[in-house]
Amino acid sequence: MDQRPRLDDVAARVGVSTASVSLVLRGAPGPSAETRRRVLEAAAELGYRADRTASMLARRRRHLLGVMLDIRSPFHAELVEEIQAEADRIGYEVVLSTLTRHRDEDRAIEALLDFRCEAVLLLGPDAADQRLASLAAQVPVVAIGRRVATGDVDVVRPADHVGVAEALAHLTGLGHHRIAFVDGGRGVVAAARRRGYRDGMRRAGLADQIRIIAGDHTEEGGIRAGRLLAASPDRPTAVMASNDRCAVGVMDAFVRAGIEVPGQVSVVGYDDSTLAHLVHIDLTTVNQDAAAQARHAVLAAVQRLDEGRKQRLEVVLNPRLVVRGSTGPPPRPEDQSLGR
Amino acid sequence: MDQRPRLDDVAARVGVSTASVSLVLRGAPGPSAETRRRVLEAAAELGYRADRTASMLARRRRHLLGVMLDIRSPFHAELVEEIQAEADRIGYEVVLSTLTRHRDEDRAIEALLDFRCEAVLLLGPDAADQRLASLAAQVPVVAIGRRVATGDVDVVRPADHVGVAEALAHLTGLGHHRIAFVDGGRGVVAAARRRGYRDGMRRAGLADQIRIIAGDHTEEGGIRAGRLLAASPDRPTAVMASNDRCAVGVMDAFVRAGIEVPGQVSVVGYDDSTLAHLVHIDLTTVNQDAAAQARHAVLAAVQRLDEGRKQRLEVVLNPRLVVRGSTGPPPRPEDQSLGR
DNA sequence: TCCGAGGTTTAAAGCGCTTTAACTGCGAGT
DNA sequence: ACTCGCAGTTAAAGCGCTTTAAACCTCGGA
Repeated sequence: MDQRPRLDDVAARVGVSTASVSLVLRGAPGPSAETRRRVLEAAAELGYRADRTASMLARRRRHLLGVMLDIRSPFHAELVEEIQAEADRIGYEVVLSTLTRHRDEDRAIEALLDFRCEAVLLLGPDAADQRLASLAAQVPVVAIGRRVATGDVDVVRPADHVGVAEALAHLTGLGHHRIAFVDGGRGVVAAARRRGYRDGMRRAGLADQIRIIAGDHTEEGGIRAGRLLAASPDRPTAVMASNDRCAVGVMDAFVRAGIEVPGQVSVVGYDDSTLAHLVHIDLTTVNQDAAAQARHAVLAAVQRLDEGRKQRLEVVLNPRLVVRGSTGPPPRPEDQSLGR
Repeated sequence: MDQRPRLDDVAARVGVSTASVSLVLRGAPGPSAETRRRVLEAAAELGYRADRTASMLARRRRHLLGVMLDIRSPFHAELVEEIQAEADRIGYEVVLSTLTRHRDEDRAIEALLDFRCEAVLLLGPDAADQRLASLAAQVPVVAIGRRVATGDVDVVRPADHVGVAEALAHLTGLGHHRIAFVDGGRGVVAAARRRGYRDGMRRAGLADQIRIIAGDHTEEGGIRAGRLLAASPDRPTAVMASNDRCAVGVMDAFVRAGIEVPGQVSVVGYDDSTLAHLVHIDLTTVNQDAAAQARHAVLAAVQRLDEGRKQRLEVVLNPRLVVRGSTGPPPRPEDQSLGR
């Protein structure tokens, strides 16, 4: 009674072998129409559902994709949602493994490996290229959101420099020159954006205005940076943050300090997370098209698994700037002192 | 080369049977110290890692907890983090199954069942009690965050009426009478809070002031409700929202309408999500102690699995009000018209 | 009537691990 | 000397499914 029906049970009820039942249930060719009908009927009556664990073991193929994510990230949430949808569509199962305070990337990835995923998708991994490369030697790896220089790691990432450049162009177009950047910390993704900022400023002829404030990808980090900037004597007229959460923190600090956004300072984020574009933040930010990234990533994995692709794949998607209410022209000089 | 080492490989290398290796690797009693050492050494050299799929199949026990969640919910993220930590601690593995736009509760739960989880933890499930009860007949079920009346379903939930009551007491203590409630939609959790509001108002002698505005658990829902309230001729002096995201939306709508929070309207949320207490929202809200809920839930599952508990368990945790900056005394009558 | 082709069905060998009962020495007890 | 007990070790039987090779069964053609 506490046992779920097994293949045997279905087979016995129909009076055929387990092999036939297995064939029918997976829609494999072989069994006759009549057999199919009866098996399907019996299976339905018994409420039979295959034991994935056993199937996975028996089948060489497991049709399992592992996804490493940070469950606290709204952007990852979006990606996962799309990955699930795409995987469902093509008949793959997804197993999620999240980072937590007590569970670092290595642990999270090991968990996926222990499940014998056929491929792993890593959302914004921070591991060294070297580490990813050696992982890729064991199992197909798709890194999402960052560049990976060495090894056989597939990559799906937005062109961070393009996103940052567009944002900068938007700001300079509005008349800003003193544009600071709030850093995203030591992560690889953060590094790409920082770099994009540096390059973009140089290209815009604003090399002497480059100013990078320490921060991280959380609201706290943004708040700290925002406080610093708010108190700074030569406050920038615009601030670009390494992601939305950070940008929200920056805005928070500004508003509390009595500095109006975008009246006195413009703020730009990165990610276009649901979080940011709803709250009264109304943040100008860079959209990365989670759905497209997810589709490409799943596709990359499946190409390796089902189509035997061997060469490395790198998909670079162009992000696009979404202009909202947190940016505007810089204040006229006399206005600017108001906030001090 | 592309094959991971198996138990056989380790056994062969040491010159013992696979049984011994298995025993050693799981720390089971039996093998001698000498054997242990050599096996461990060989396993390390080969980089051996057990195949969970195979172990799960072979072992009657799988030590697997399934968790159904909505990956978009920050509160669920917190719970999952704590559940992971707790499970790690006691040697259980966790498999996550998320709701998405194209994947409802039934699908998400089926996925967990297919993995043959030993027990499932459901975060804020919306399924009917009946449905949960029949699920519980197959596998131990712990519902987190809501009440379940029938069936053998364990429940870990905050005392919603207490949370709401405390919030109401806080508001009436400040002098509010016209306290509206923005509803959380059709979910079961939302229903509990709505009910808590009704009861609380009655008990406070404010039955005639009961006012429930349609909404849901997202910022959008809050914004819609907020707009309605902002435009209302008899605007309440305080608004309690069904969760933080909703509260944030309400505040957003107010602020955009030029109504100050808490100057003209006080707003209270529910969840104390990281989201809310960082952003310049600075929301007064009800904290549900995710860590405690997670611990109790895991414990409940483990008691069923390892200690043979049979009777139903219901843990009701007292939430506590966290007073922040979004609440204050109601405006004096002459001030109030200012915002109209 | 016999044979082979083709369409169905199935026996049986795994998949990689766990677990139990049985087995092996070996020193202690009688 | 002989049994007994015990620590250590292992053979072997699964776990529930997939898969392959072989068996089986018409049925038409020679």
